[in-house]
Amino acid sequence: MSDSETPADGGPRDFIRDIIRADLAAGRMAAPVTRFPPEPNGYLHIGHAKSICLNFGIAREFGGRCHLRFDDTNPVKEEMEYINSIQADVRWLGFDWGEHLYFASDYFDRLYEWAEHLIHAGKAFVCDLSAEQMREYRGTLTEPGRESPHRGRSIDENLDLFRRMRAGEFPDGARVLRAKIDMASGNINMRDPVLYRILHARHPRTGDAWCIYPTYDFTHGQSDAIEQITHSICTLEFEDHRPLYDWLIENLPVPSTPHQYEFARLNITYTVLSKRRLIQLVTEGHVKGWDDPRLPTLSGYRRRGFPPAAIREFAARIGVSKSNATMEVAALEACARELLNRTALRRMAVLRPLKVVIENYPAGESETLDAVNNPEDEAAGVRAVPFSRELYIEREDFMEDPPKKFFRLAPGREVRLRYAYFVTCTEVIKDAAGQVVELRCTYDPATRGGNAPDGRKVKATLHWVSAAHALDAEVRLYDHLFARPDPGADGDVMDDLNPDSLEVLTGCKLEPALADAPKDYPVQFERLGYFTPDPDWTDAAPVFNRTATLRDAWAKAQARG
RNA sequence: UGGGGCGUGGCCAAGCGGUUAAGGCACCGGUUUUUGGUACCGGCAUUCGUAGGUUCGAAUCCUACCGCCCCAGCCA
Repeated sequence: MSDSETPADGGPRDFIRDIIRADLAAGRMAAPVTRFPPEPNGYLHIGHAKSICLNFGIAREFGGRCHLRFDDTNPVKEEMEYINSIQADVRWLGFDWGEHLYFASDYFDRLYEWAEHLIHAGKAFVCDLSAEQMREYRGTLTEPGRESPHRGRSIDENLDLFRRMRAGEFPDGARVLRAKIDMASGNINMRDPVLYRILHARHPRTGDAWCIYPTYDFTHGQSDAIEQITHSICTLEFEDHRPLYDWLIENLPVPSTPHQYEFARLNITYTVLSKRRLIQLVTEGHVKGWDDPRLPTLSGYRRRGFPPAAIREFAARIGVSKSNATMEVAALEACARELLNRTALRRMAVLRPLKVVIENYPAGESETLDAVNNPEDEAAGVRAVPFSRELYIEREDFMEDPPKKFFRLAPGREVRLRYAYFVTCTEVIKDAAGQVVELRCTYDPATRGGNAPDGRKVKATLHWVSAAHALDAEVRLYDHLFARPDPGADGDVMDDLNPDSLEVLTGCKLEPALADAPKDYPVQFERLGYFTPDPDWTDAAPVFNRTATLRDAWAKAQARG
């Protein structure tokens, strides 16, 4: 390794990793220390996954470490349920914080001391202005603010008032502690920002120990300093806060000097990624819960059958930059398909069954045929699939009057039943309403396994399930939760909900090998897509979720017309 | 009208004064194929928001302009 090289030279490149390489080369630290700092007020979503992969990824690549730190400074919004789900989701994603699990609330004592330190230094004061008054005094984006009438209080008076705030002598909102910086700053965050507010609320971890709580700004940088974080990576909207972050680090006797860097948050088409919106979708019942497979939450992706490695791969592909970016969902789905193609066992399932009777196959008899479990992985082996006189095929694999490009079954046409036989449609049976209810076919016994000894070819191979051996199942098909790529772009986001985002199919026919599929194992239903068992599964009623469809050239051609 | 950012193909994104302007997704062909899947091959920016300037040479440097995003919570 030459001296211009640093660890992880072969790894991902982005402007943050470049900064770390430069810092390492300059000897500013031995190894980077990062942190993922969620507020426990909701479930983690794929936007968080981008940050998790960045922070934990950097630690892994450069031989540093990454802390999991809960930013729990607002007890009115935070809950234990979220603290637990967040840890489970980070682990599921594949990352480990080791011993480094922290809570900003663990630092409340030190934060309080630092607040008094600022008061002693004449750099903070207790302000009695109401929230509305403070808004007036703050000025606007283009006009400077005015100084609070309480800004000139003596150090002793400030100390006394602040201690009484802590002692619970005042009601919520009566007073706040503010930094004394610059009411004329163009950066509104520097106009004497609030450091502490009175909140008589029970905290999920500290209980009733406190009735004043530090704000995000007064907590984050100092927590970073306490934990010796070297690179505090956050999203773009905090860029404006960096001067305040630095001001606090400079004016407090903190044990280290962390620096903040900002990157663009993730956006995805047909998706909404704001906590506020996700909470609304859940609480208003537009989805079934935080783990609804239509949600971009990590628990939603898990239930839908997305492998965590697919999400990591997605994070790696999208990169890290400072430009506002909206990824197409297709890119995420491509990551899932790529991984699942290599790993998912192939099975046959008929979602919308059409009965087929093989007229020249003996009634009451059956046989077993070998089917490959995964053509991408020979070690996955083969399984036995039963075949008999009565079968089901997919309704859309038959057309009575097919257009020229339709290769599947039609009257008089021969196709292959995968791993079984060539069959020819001899008769179409309809009900009184004219609906096709059954097909009569003949099979060629010489084509057993799917090849014709005389070398003749067929243009299509269909999946099928033997009627007598089939398992009935429920299959849930998911589509984008929102009907337009940019939900809410003109109007209420909720108006853009896709009414067809969930389609529940019952009476689906599965090949018997699916009965003992491990409950969390992804499978590919041949020619249809990737599916995974849902927790609602019971032995009496198997339930599968569709993770992703297969690419479908035929569907694409049809859509094109 | 203040402050902070960002503008490279449909969507991301490399590029850091001299390369034919990486790569992925998407799209369009074609080959293989017992999944209209996969894999493989090929195509897809004479141009980097615009206009000037510096330079032998600019996506990269300078100037001006244009467009987009964020900030006026005692949320994070």
